[in-house]
Amino acid sequence: MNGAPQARRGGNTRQRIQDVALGFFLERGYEKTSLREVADELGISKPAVYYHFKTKEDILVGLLGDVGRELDALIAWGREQPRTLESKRELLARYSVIFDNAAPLFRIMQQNIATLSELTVGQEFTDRTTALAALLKDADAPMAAQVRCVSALLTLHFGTFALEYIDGAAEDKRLALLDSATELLTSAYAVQETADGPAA
Amino acid sequence: MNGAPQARRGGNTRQRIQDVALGFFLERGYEKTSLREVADELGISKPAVYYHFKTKEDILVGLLGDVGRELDALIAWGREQPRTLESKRELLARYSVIFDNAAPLFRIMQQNIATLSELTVGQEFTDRTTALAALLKDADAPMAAQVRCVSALLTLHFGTFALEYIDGAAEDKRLALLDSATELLTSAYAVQETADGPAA
Amino acid sequence: MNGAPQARRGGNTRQRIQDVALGFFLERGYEKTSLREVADELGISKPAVYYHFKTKEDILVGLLGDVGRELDALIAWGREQPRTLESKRELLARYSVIFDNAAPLFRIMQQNIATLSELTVGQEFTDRTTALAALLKDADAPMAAQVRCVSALLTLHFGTFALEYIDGAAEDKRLALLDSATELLTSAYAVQETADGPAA
Amino acid sequence: MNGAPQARRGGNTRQRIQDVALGFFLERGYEKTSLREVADELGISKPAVYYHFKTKEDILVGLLGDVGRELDALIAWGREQPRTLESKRELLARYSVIFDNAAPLFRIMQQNIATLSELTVGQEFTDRTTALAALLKDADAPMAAQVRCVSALLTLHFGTFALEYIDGAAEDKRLALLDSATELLTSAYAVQETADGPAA
DNA sequence: CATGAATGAGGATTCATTCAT
DNA sequence: AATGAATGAATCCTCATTCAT
Repeated sequence: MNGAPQARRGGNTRQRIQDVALGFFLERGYEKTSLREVADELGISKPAVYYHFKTKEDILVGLLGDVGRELDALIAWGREQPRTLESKRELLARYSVIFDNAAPLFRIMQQNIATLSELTVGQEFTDRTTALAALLKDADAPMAAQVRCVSALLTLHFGTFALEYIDGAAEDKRLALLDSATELLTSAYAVQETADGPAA
Repeated sequence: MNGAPQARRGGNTRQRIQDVALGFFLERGYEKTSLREVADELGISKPAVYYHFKTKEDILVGLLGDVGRELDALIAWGREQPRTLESKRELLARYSVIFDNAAPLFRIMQQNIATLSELTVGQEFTDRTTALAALLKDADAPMAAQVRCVSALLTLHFGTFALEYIDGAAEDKRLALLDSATELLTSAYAVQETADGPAA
Repeated sequence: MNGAPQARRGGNTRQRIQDVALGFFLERGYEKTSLREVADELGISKPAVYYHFKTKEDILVGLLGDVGRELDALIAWGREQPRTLESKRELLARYSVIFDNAAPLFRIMQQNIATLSELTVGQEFTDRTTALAALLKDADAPMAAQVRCVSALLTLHFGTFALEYIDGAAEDKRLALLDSATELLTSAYAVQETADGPAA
Repeated sequence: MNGAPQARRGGNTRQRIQDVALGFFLERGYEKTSLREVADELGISKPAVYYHFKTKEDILVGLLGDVGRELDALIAWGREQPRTLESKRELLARYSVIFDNAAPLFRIMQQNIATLSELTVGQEFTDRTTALAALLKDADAPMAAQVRCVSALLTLHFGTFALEYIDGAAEDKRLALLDSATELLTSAYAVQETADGPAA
């Protein structure tokens, strides 16, 4: 508890494990990453990993903890807003920022859905996405509108991974993507009005 | 000797293996599906599976073969078309049909990217997607336009999986999704003209 | 039973199986040669192989049959001869011819001793070698003499395989090898006389 | 707590695995020895074996390591000597000692050539034997001489295994064998001189 | 003379995890 | 804070062999 780092390595092993695991999960997937590889990469023993994380899933949980909390906060915020186009736009914008900051983590989730869906942590994220979608679409709006709303979310989500293959500054690309997502969202409202009849 | 259940030597084992495997791959992922489970489910022995498929990957290859060929044909068709908005719309429409018909297979691919990317068959599909994206976006168009084109493809792609959570007739939902994708594509051209200067 | 070969392939499949098996046994060993490989190489099915040979071992037995009988004949001949240096020389000479003609088969045996020793056919050849050694050495001769006699046999045996690495005409090499073997044998007698005391 | 049999955590498991493996390799060959058998014999689990040896081949490599190094040293020594009959005799003598001390290992190699030739460790030993043969024979000597030199080596090599079937003290037999090998080597020189013409 | 389909037994290897130290 | 040693369960895959056709 005192100032000086008496542990030789400064006690940052936990962090280093997460870093290495993140890299491997991205490279070869959660399932195909073995804790032996992680330990070897760090030059430590397998039980040393278990000292810091109770299970393999725990490492993933640790990695995803922060984003999870951010998303929860976003959802909480969204639920307090009026269901207007304006606030939905803001929701997309905020999501875009969160997503962009944690892109590698979202990529891990996207690429390991099959596995994650069997883990508690995976189910939680599925729930969060469902909640976000629910905030964007009105369950009683015409189908065409709902589809557009959901598409807006998906565009933001999966588009981020596709941006790598397009030239341009990172932030510019993010904004362009947000733009097209917002456009989809907005068009949902146009569709809706049309369907509701010529809103005098 | 009665109607149905004996089967056994009906020569359809290969097909039955593929069917069961498809179900398991969807349920728990490629990696986590063991050939023992597949064999048990069918009431046959493990080597019987190996008699029909040289490797586990081979089962997947068998499942994906048809769609792969359809996509190849689509790409070939696309390469012969003029690079107009019209033909791009048609490309999206055709892709929508293919995708919809083979949705479970695309879902398997999406949910096992990490694993598939290490398999030949996975790489091939990655290449196909890249090729399709290339047909939709113009490499020298403004970034905003490119992002929209790619988003259109992604909307179609991932949107299909999200449609399950929306009420409505399957075909209606597919068309609605195609609609929003087409809209994104069209808006890419609007953006482009604006950027190109006030097209007198 | 009639003259004309009504079977399309002339009914020589049995021979072709043996030929291919011989090649594989030499290349990768008996154990590591699978009947599937043999069948594939010939473009026939595995059961087709089983039609011609009851078991895998049977193929080997078939291959070794002729040599086995030749060796048996040689041993029988040897047992009828007087135990003189002269007849032992002749024994070596005859063995040299047999060995040379069937070198690949002996090589297979040598390279798969561990496996063959568990097979009946292997045990038989071990017995034959023991019998030959017994014909060459006198159990009550001084040890130095016995060692030389056995060495003579071994020289012939294993030397054949080593000759590949020496330049020269095959027959010349065989004779040179036989020569050194005979020399060893002869020296056994010299040793023996010395040991027996100054044969007045 | 008593004298011997508990052992267990004595840290000698690695050695015990090697010992048991050596026995099995001798008895039934490398290929036909399964790691399950080894584990069972020791009363440990299969993964316990893998904890100590990365692969099955690794066990063999471990067993052969020391002899390999001894042979390398012998070859290095041989290369520094003048190419005289005297030093060749010494080479044979030294080889005889090495071989005798590690006879079981050489036997394993001889009986599993087909398998070993596909393993790195096997190729290394083949190379060593070739190197030794090269030190004994002069590439430009008459063929008869070369054959004799190689035969000398082979006598030593394979003779050792045959000695079991002859009565006598182990060391006496080794010397007798070395004797006949040396004799062959010496006669190579006699042959050579004869061939070279009546050395006035 | 040959095949398609199938099987029981068993191979090497890897993994997440644990325990005593 | 970490290690050496070990395990149970499971993996993919191969083989010799058989049987009905």
